[in-house]
Amino acid sequence: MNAYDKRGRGDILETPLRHHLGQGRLHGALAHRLGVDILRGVYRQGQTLPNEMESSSTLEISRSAYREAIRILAAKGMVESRPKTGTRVTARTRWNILDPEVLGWMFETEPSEKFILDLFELRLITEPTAAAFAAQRRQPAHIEAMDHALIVMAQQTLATEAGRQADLDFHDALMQASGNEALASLSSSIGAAVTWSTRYKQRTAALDRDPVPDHRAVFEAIARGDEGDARWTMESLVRLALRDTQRSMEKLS
Amino acid sequence: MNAYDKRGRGDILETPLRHHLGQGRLHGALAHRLGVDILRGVYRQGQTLPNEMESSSTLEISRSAYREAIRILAAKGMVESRPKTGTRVTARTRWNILDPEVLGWMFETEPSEKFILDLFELRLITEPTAAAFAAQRRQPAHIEAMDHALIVMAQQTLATEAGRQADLDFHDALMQASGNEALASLSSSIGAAVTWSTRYKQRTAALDRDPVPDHRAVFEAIARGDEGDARWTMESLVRLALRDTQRSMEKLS
DNA sequence: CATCACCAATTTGTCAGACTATTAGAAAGT
DNA sequence: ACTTTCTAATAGTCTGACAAATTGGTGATG
Repeated sequence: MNAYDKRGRGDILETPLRHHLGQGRLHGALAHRLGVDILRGVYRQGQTLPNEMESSSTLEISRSAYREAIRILAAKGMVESRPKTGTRVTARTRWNILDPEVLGWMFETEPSEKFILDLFELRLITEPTAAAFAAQRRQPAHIEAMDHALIVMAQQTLATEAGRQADLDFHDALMQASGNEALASLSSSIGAAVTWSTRYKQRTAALDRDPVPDHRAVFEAIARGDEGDARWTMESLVRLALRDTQRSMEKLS
Repeated sequence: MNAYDKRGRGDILETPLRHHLGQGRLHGALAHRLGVDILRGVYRQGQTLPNEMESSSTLEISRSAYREAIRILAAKGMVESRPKTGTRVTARTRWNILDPEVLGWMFETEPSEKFILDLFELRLITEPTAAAFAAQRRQPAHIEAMDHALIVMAQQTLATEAGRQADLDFHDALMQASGNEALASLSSSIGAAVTWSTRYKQRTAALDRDPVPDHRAVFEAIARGDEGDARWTMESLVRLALRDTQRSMEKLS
């Protein structure tokens, strides 16, 4: 019997997986779920997952879908498959935690404060220099993108989805403007930290500093090509964000 | 007929893919090949690949193997599949070029000088600070790993595979010692830049500076917990490596 | 004429079941 | 004690079928 038949005829009994992550592709949903479980420590380093036959029958999905999910995880360095041995979780140091999707999974459940601070340190290291590079190498399209993002930020504030997206867009445009492809690809990782910190701040609702002036200062330094000022204003922007986030974390704990 | 039968009975006719990348898993080999082709620009941004039926029959592999290869590429942000539309190459800015595997594919064919310089800029931004952090946070295991790597480097020199590996091990141990998980996961990217620069230097054979003293200086600063000195020695190490690499590139062009 | 609802075709997504390749671990031989 | 050979378990591959999703057109309808 083909399992599609069941659904095609309007079945009521949906498996947990299909129900919980009904939207999207099945292999993607499964990769998501397994990824989160690994990050949470449900499956530990070196541990081997149930074999394909067992897993697919337990989850009530086909072996192919299961295998495609495993390929995704393997591509992100989280698992490793070998005949006879099975599929095992690799050492944590080999996981591509800066992969945008992995970061998303990480934030699915509340990440450790340590990790959030790690991400802020990364911002503190990379973003000021990226801003300095941007001041030297920015192009009209970048300027325009940043300018537009700032306008949206001012109109929408961080309370709306569009406003938060504009914040991300600003940082993304800045990283692109740095003219360094390797640096720019860290943009999504930076973005994760930004998203998380704003979420924290919103929850405590204590410190609602208007973010626009800080951002505008960075923007203007870059626009006029002032390398030193771009670095400095960006550094202080990140430091302020870090301090606010730390305070919010203290309040919540 | 089952294609495995052909091979099982000792066939002589191997398909190009199987022949060229005979070792390893088929899906991995195909992902490798497609990945390299995308990075080289054989398939451009926005371009759609031939559909699954056509591709798998052209390459003489099963649809499943082909699909698993595509899942790998998709996991690295390089392609995107949708029903009816097909599988298309995503915008370059969305590729995870810092993914170790992708970096490997990048170096499969000679990468652009621009990209190598980008990687060095990334090193210059991250490694000195990582060294400074390591000076504060290093643990006995890290010290030992770095010490051991240095000993091997001194014995083997960069002419041997073991020596080059020790160089990578040193930088990896250092990044781990930084105590920042996000930073540490950049280790493999850094490693790629290191590998590439030594390859350049070896080809020109012009400047064979002994790398051990530089590395030892960094090591000792970290071992005694001297944050400022760790940062400084590491910065000058990277600057020297960059200068040598640039000179080598000039000679070759 | 414009707009909206519906239909058809294309492509990926999923399924099922069979067979092969690989390899870790056990067993046998030296 | 060491090496070789076997065995069994597991991922890897293949095939062919059908389902779902999406695009783009086509026709009904205002």
